[in-house]
Parts: sequence; C-alpha cells; structure tokens
Amino acid sequence: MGRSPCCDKARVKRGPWSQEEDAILKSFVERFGNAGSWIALPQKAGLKRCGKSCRLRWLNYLGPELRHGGFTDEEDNLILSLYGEIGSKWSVIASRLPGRTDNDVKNYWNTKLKKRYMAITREERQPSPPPPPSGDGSIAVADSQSQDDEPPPPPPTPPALANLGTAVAEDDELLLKSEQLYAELMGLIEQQSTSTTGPSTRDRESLTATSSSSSGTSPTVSRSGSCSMWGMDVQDTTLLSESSTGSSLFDAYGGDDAFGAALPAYSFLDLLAASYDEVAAVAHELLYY
DNA sequence: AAGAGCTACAACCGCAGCATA
DNA sequence: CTATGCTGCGGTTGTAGCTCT
Repeated sequence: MGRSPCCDKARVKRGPWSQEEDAILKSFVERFGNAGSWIALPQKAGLKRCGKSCRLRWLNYLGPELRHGGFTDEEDNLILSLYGEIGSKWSVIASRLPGRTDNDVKNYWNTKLKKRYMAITREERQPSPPPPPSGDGSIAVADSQSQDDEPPPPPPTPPALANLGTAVAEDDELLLKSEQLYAELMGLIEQQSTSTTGPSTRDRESLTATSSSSSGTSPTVSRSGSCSMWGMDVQDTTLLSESSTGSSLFDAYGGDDAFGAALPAYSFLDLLAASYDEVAAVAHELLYY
C-alpha cells in the first residue's frame, strides 16, 4: 500500500520562490506559526505551494535566526570533526552551528568540505607527511572538545515585522494593509471567541514547535496563542464560516469549503486582497450574528 | 565575446519515525 | 493494535552565476 502524496503536484507551484511568496509566508508564519499543520498552511495563507515546500522554505531560508553566507574556519573545523565522529547527521551537526540549517551544512559539505575531508583522510592512511599548519582551517581536534563545554547559544532576537518591508520594498503596502486589517479583525474576533474553546493541545504544541525550532522564536504566535485565528479549533473556524454566509470574503473558496470544515472559508491572502470595508463587514457579522 | 566547466545553493523527493484517532 | 497524517531528515537534482579558456 503506497503512501498518498502530500499534495497534488499538478496544482501546486514549484521551483524558486518569488519575493511576494516569501513575504506572504514569512508574514503568515510570524503571526500564526504553521497554523497547526504545514500541510494546511498554504491553503490558509493563500499560497499555491506544497506544505512541505513552505516548511522547507521557512526552515532553510526565511527563519529569522538564520545566517547566510560564508562559513568561518571554526565552523569548518567543527563540521569536519563532527562528521568524523557521527557521519552525515546533518541536523545534529547543524544544531551545533547557531544560525545554520542542515541543508546549509549539507550543501557546504558536498561542495567544499567533502574534498578537504577526503584529502585529509587519504593523508592519514598514507605513511604520513606532516599535517598542514592549523591556521589554514585544517581539522583542530581541540576545537570539538572546547565546543562541548560551550553553553547553548542564546535565543535569537525575533526581528520586528517592519524589517520584512525593508527587504521587500514592493510588498510594503500590501503588508501594511494586512497589518491594519488584521489588527482590526483580530480585536473583534478575540472578543467573539473568548467564550469558545482555545487551540487544541496539538495545535499549541505544533505552534510552539514551530516557534522554537532550532531555538528560534515566532514572535506573535507563541506569546498570543489565544489570539491566533488559524490556531483555533474546528469549532472556532466553523463558527466563522457558518456565521457569515453571503459575504464576498467567505465566498472566496466557495460555500462548502473545498478544504474541509476545519478550515476557514477565506485565506490570509484573501484578506490581504480584500478592501477594508469587506473585512469590516465580516467582523461585524462575526460580532452581531 | 562566447561557450564550457565549475561552484554554490535552493528546492525536491522519498523514507522513517512519531503522534493520534 | 492498526491505519493514517504529519514532520524531520538525508540524498539528490536543478540552476544561476562565476571563472577559465
């Protein structure tokens, strides 16, 4: 019995991510974490991407704590010595390098360090010419020992959401708009939902896991779980759908939601694209009907 | 200037393991 | 106990940009 594919490959976009997609994903994850499930996230965020792809993009590229760019000699040495100890456990190796992902380390290994490692091990097997001076980045055993005593890196400081706009100037307006719309809508929904159940245990864990992966943080989600629209339980979201039939926003995905009852009837992107009046109308319906 | 080769890195794929119903 | 869904992981591929001839 084969596994069902994680998504319909014919219906999802593949290949490089655009700046706009990055901005949407980043904004969404910073607010709501993975919204309970990476698989469901693209639909909720309005992205035509596989959930797995979204997760990878966030973990390997968009995460606020990530460092990109050249590896230092110290990092080289640590990777080489750890590879010698544990082999290709890239996630373990990456966990010892703050700001680096397993994909980063793996790529770096395959393109550069592997050759160096081969050369070194070849030298060790042959009757030995003296090792090169340690200043050129060769393996320094003492390095890995000193790393053992190193305290875990401090949790990275989450970036202000405003930083996103500086990176993607053309999305400025869109994001600002979403800020305003969500601030208003969330305030109203929070009032409405205080009497309903909060996020399920699994949702909370999922959000927390996202926010703390590799000791990273997700500024809004973990702190304000009760305010997270997508973190709500099925009851909450069906409440949203049922209470607001007829709204153009809720029509966005059709009356009986193609993605199942657990999902809201409109996406993050729909809200971004909606006019202020439309969102206000939805909020009004939520409050008074 | 053009094309071949190389490098770096983003992204995809499929499997394993865990959690849950 | 089992089936299913989801996440995490490691291997691999694709491709843009750079360097060399």
